[in-house]
Amino acid sequence: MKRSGQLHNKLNVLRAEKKWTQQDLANKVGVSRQTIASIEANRYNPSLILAFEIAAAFDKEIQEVFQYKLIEEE
Amino acid sequence: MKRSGQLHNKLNVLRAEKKWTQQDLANKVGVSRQTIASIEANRYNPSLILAFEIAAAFDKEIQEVFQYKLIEEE
DNA sequence: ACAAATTGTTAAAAATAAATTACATTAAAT
DNA sequence: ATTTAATGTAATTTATTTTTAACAATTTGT
Repeated sequence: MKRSGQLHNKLNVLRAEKKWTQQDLANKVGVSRQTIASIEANRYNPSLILAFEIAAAFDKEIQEVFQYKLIEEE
Repeated sequence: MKRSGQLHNKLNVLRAEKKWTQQDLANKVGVSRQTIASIEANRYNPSLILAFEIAAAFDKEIQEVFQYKLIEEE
Protein backbone atom coordinates (compact mmCIF):
# COMPACT_ATOMS: atom_id res chain seq x y z
CA MET A 1 0.00 0.00 0.00
CA LYS A 2 1.06 3.56 -0.59
CA ARG A 3 2.67 5.27 2.41
CA SER A 4 2.84 9.01 2.20
CA GLY A 5 3.99 9.63 5.75
CA GLN A 6 5.78 8.30 8.77
CA LEU A 7 4.43 7.14 12.07
CA HIS A 8 6.19 7.86 15.35
CA ASN A 9 5.19 7.17 18.90
CA LYS A 10 5.99 7.93 22.51
CA LEU A 11 5.26 4.52 23.96
CA ASN A 12 8.62 4.09 25.64
CA VAL A 13 8.37 7.51 27.32
CA LEU A 14 4.81 6.96 28.47
CA ARG A 15 5.62 3.48 29.73
CA ALA A 16 8.58 4.85 31.64
CA GLU A 17 6.40 7.50 33.28
CA LYS A 18 4.01 4.81 34.49
CA LYS A 19 6.81 2.32 35.14
CA TRP A 20 5.07 -0.25 33.00
CA THR A 21 6.93 -3.00 31.18
CA GLN A 22 6.02 -3.91 27.61
CA GLN A 23 4.33 -6.96 29.10
CA ASP A 24 2.28 -4.79 31.47
CA LEU A 25 1.00 -2.69 28.59
CA ALA A 26 0.41 -5.76 26.45
CA ASN A 27 -1.74 -7.25 29.21
CA LYS A 28 -3.74 -4.07 29.60
CA VAL A 29 -4.63 -3.87 25.92
CA GLY A 30 -4.83 -7.62 25.31
CA VAL A 31 -2.04 -8.19 22.80
CA SER A 32 1.31 -9.96 22.93
CA ARG A 33 4.46 -8.32 24.25
CA GLN A 34 6.02 -8.57 20.80
CA THR A 35 3.17 -6.61 19.31
CA ILE A 36 3.95 -3.76 21.70
CA ALA A 37 7.68 -4.06 21.00
CA SER A 38 7.06 -3.99 17.25
CA ILE A 39 4.87 -0.92 17.42
CA GLU A 40 7.39 0.78 19.70
CA ALA A 41 10.14 0.07 17.16
CA ASN A 42 7.92 1.30 14.30
CA ARG A 43 8.07 -2.10 12.67
CA TYR A 44 4.42 -1.76 11.85
CA ASN A 45 1.33 0.25 11.75
CA PRO A 46 -1.23 -0.83 14.36
CA SER A 47 -4.95 -1.01 13.80
CA LEU A 48 -6.97 2.05 14.79
CA ILE A 49 -8.72 0.06 17.52
CA LEU A 50 -5.42 -1.01 19.04
CA ALA A 51 -4.18 2.58 18.87
CA PHE A 52 -7.33 3.73 20.68
CA GLU A 53 -6.85 1.06 23.34
CA ILE A 54 -3.22 1.98 23.89
CA ALA A 55 -4.10 5.66 24.17
CA ALA A 56 -6.89 4.81 26.61
CA ALA A 57 -4.49 2.76 28.74
CA PHE A 58 -2.41 5.91 29.17
CA ASP A 59 -5.49 8.11 29.50
CA LYS A 60 -4.34 10.17 26.51
CA GLU A 61 -5.62 11.14 23.09
CA ILE A 62 -4.27 9.18 20.15
CA GLN A 63 -2.20 12.07 18.85
CA GLU A 64 -0.51 12.43 22.23
CA VAL A 65 0.76 8.86 21.79
CA PHE A 66 1.17 8.58 18.02
CA GLN A 67 2.37 11.27 15.61
CA TYR A 68 1.94 11.05 11.88
CA LYS A 69 4.12 13.26 9.70
CA LEU A 70 3.22 13.66 6.07
CA ILE A 71 6.17 13.42 3.71
CA GLU A 72 6.62 16.46 1.49
CA GLU A 73 5.68 15.92 -2.15
CA GLU A 74 7.39 18.03 -4.80
CA MET B 1 -8.00 -10.84 18.17
CA LYS B 2 -9.81 -9.61 21.23
CA ARG B 3 -12.19 -6.73 20.67
CA SER B 4 -13.30 -4.91 23.78
CA GLY B 5 -14.99 -2.00 22.10
CA GLN B 6 -16.78 -0.73 19.05
CA LEU B 7 -15.63 1.65 16.38
CA HIS B 8 -17.93 4.23 14.82
CA ASN B 9 -17.26 6.97 12.33
CA LYS B 10 -18.69 10.07 10.74
CA LEU B 11 -17.30 9.57 7.26
CA ASN B 12 -20.63 9.84 5.49
CA VAL B 13 -21.48 13.09 7.29
CA LEU B 14 -18.06 14.62 6.65
CA ARG B 15 -18.13 13.56 3.02
CA ALA B 16 -21.56 15.07 2.62
CA GLU B 17 -20.36 18.38 4.09
CA LYS B 18 -17.55 18.49 1.56
CA LYS B 19 -19.69 16.98 -1.21
CA TRP B 20 -17.09 14.30 -1.80
CA THR B 21 -17.97 10.90 -3.21
CA GLN B 22 -16.40 7.77 -1.75
CA GLN B 23 -14.19 7.75 -4.82
CA ASP B 24 -13.08 11.34 -4.18
CA LEU B 25 -12.01 10.50 -0.66
CA ALA B 26 -10.39 7.26 -1.81
CA ASN B 27 -8.31 9.21 -4.32
CA LYS B 28 -7.25 11.75 -1.72
CA VAL B 29 -5.94 9.12 0.68
CA GLY B 30 -4.75 6.68 -1.95
CA VAL B 31 -6.94 3.65 -1.34
CA SER B 32 -9.71 1.95 -3.28
CA ARG B 33 -13.33 3.08 -3.12
CA GLN B 34 -14.28 -0.22 -1.53
CA THR B 35 -11.88 0.40 1.32
CA ILE B 36 -13.67 3.66 2.10
CA ALA B 37 -17.07 1.98 1.77
CA SER B 38 -16.01 -0.85 4.07
CA ILE B 39 -14.71 1.49 6.75
CA GLU B 40 -17.85 3.61 6.44
CA ALA B 41 -19.98 0.49 6.96
CA ASN B 42 -17.83 -0.61 9.92
CA ARG B 43 -16.90 -3.80 8.13
CA TYR B 44 -13.39 -3.33 9.39
CA ASN B 45 -10.93 -1.50 11.48
CA PRO B 46 -8.54 0.62 9.40
CA SER B 47 -4.84 0.94 10.04
CA LEU B 48 -3.77 3.88 12.19
CA ILE B 49 -1.95 5.45 9.25
CA LEU B 50 -5.05 5.29 7.08
CA ALA B 51 -7.11 6.78 9.90
CA PHE B 52 -4.61 9.64 10.19
CA GLU B 53 -4.74 10.22 6.44
CA ILE B 54 -8.53 10.26 6.38
CA ALA B 55 -8.65 12.68 9.31
CA ALA B 56 -6.06 14.89 7.57
CA ALA B 57 -8.13 14.89 4.37
CA PHE B 58 -10.97 16.42 6.39
CA ASP B 59 -8.61 18.64 8.37
CA LYS B 60 -9.84 17.05 11.62
CA GLU B 61 -8.40 15.15 14.54
CA ILE B 62 -8.85 11.39 14.48
CA GLN B 63 -11.38 11.41 17.31
CA GLU B 64 -13.53 13.89 15.39
CA VAL B 65 -13.80 11.32 12.62
CA PHE B 66 -13.64 8.02 14.52
CA GLN B 67 -15.14 7.24 17.91
CA TYR B 68 -14.18 4.22 19.95
CA LYS B 69 -16.56 3.13 22.70
CA LEU B 70 -15.33 0.65 25.24
CA ILE B 71 -17.78 -2.11 26.04
CA GLU B 72 -18.74 -2.30 29.70
CA GLU B 73 -17.22 -5.24 31.55
CA GLU B 74 -19.04 -6.67 34.55
C1' DA C 1 -38.70 7.62 -18.09
C1' DC C 2 -34.08 7.15 -19.17
C1' DA C 3 -29.16 7.51 -18.53
C1' DA C 4 -25.31 8.25 -15.67
C1' DA C 5 -23.21 8.42 -11.36
C1' DT C 6 -22.95 6.75 -6.76
C1' DT C 7 -23.30 3.41 -3.33
C1' DG C 8 -23.82 -1.50 -1.23
C1' DT C 9 -21.96 -5.63 -1.19
C1' DT C 10 -19.49 -9.92 -2.26
C1' DA C 11 -15.64 -12.98 -3.64
C1' DA C 12 -10.93 -13.99 -4.41
C1' DA C 13 -6.22 -12.64 -4.13
C1' DA C 14 -2.51 -9.92 -2.14
C1' DA C 15 -0.45 -7.42 1.52
C1' DT C 16 0.21 -6.52 6.16
C1' DA C 17 -0.77 -6.98 11.21
C1' DA C 18 -0.71 -9.84 15.14
C1' DA C 19 0.20 -14.35 17.61
C1' DT C 20 3.38 -17.66 18.88
C1' DT C 21 7.74 -19.57 19.69
C1' DA C 22 12.26 -18.98 20.40
C1' DC C 23 16.67 -17.17 21.59
C1' DA C 24 20.17 -13.44 22.28
C1' DT C 25 21.24 -9.19 24.54
C1' DT C 26 20.82 -5.77 28.12
C1' DA C 27 19.44 -4.02 32.62
C1' DA C 28 18.26 -4.75 37.45
C1' DA C 29 18.44 -7.11 41.74
C1' DT C 30 20.53 -10.01 45.17
C1' DA D 1 29.46 -12.44 39.82
C1' DT D 2 25.21 -14.68 39.31
C1' DT D 3 20.55 -14.88 38.75
C1' DT D 4 16.27 -12.81 37.20
C1' DA D 5 13.57 -9.63 34.68
C1' DA D 6 13.13 -6.90 30.57
C1' DT D 7 13.96 -5.89 25.89
C1' DG D 8 15.33 -6.67 20.76
C1' DT D 9 14.56 -9.23 17.11
C1' DA D 10 13.61 -13.02 13.80
C1' DA D 11 10.85 -16.99 11.74
C1' DT D 12 6.65 -19.04 11.06
C1' DT D 13 1.80 -19.19 11.25
C1' DT D 14 -2.77 -17.12 11.56
C1' DA D 15 -5.99 -13.32 11.24
C1' DT D 16 -7.36 -9.19 9.19
C1' DT D 17 -7.00 -5.42 6.07
C1' DT D 18 -6.76 -3.79 1.43
C1' DT D 19 -6.94 -4.46 -3.63
C1' DT D 20 -9.21 -5.67 -7.62
C1' DA D 21 -13.13 -6.95 -10.18
C1' DA D 22 -17.79 -7.43 -10.63
C1' DC D 23 -22.64 -6.63 -10.39
C1' DA D 24 -27.01 -5.10 -8.12
C1' DA D 25 -29.43 -1.36 -6.06
C1' DT D 26 -30.12 3.32 -5.25
C1' DT D 27 -29.73 8.11 -6.21
C1' DT D 28 -29.18 12.14 -9.30
C1' DG D 29 -29.48 14.60 -13.59
C1' DT D 30 -31.68 15.49 -18.00
